[in-house]
Amino acid sequence: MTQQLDSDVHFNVLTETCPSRTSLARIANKWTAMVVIALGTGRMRFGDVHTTVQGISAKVLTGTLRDLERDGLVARYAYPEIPPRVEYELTPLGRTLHTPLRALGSWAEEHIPEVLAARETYDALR
Amino acid sequence: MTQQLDSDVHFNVLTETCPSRTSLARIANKWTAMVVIALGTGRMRFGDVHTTVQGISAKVLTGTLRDLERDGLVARYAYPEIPPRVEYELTPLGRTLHTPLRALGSWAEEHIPEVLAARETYDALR
DNA sequence: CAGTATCCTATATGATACTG
DNA sequence: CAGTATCATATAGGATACTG
Repeated sequence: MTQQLDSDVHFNVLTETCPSRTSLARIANKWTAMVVIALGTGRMRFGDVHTTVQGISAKVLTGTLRDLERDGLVARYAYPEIPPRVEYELTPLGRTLHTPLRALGSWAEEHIPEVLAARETYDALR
Repeated sequence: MTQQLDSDVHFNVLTETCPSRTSLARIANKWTAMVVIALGTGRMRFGDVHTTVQGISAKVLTGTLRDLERDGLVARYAYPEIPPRVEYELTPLGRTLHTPLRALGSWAEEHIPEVLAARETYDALR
């Protein structure tokens, strides 16, 4: 029994070589989180996601949705109509990600008073 | 009963004006997530966090820890010794954040095979 | 409508050197 | 050891105009 125990505790995700880290880098992102939270309510058109996730630009939204699609988290349905209609929805895998991301969003909403108070205290001192 | 129901579903965190969004922007970040996950194992010295969170630069680690401290998520203990010793640990509030962030890290580790497979499929087509 | 293309700026991050 | 300072670069993101 030594103090060395800590060195046995390691998370792959903290490791530079584990590919899970590239995944974490993508999902631990504010735009990703907001888009996945928005899509958690169901299948949506591009424009609706754009409206729901306030302040996101079309460029960033397009990129975020593409990345999510590439990682198998979002499915894209394009209808050959004029004007075009494109819908997005979480895949089953994406729904498993929605749970922790929604939890993160809820955390932010629930604890914002404490966070704001902490910031005031901190800023008052320095 | 109309189709308008969806407009009743809104998350503060998706709103440009709600301050909870500034909090989400900070916590939905790869370095924040990794540092909080690392600190989840207990109080650590700066150098140990630096080693545990592989690849983070001292500059980024310093900034991440300061932001977390400012938001009341991490406590900093500096000992006036030579050479200096500084320890960091999650506050009670920080521990409530650790749960969803650790869940996000676990998600990344558990689902990396599916994500990698999805990427291959996607990249093979375009 | 759902993007894309282009240009431009801001922020994040990296590398190196230095200090109490 | 635990940072800070500085410089340089990369990547993210914003604004605008345009198109199938």
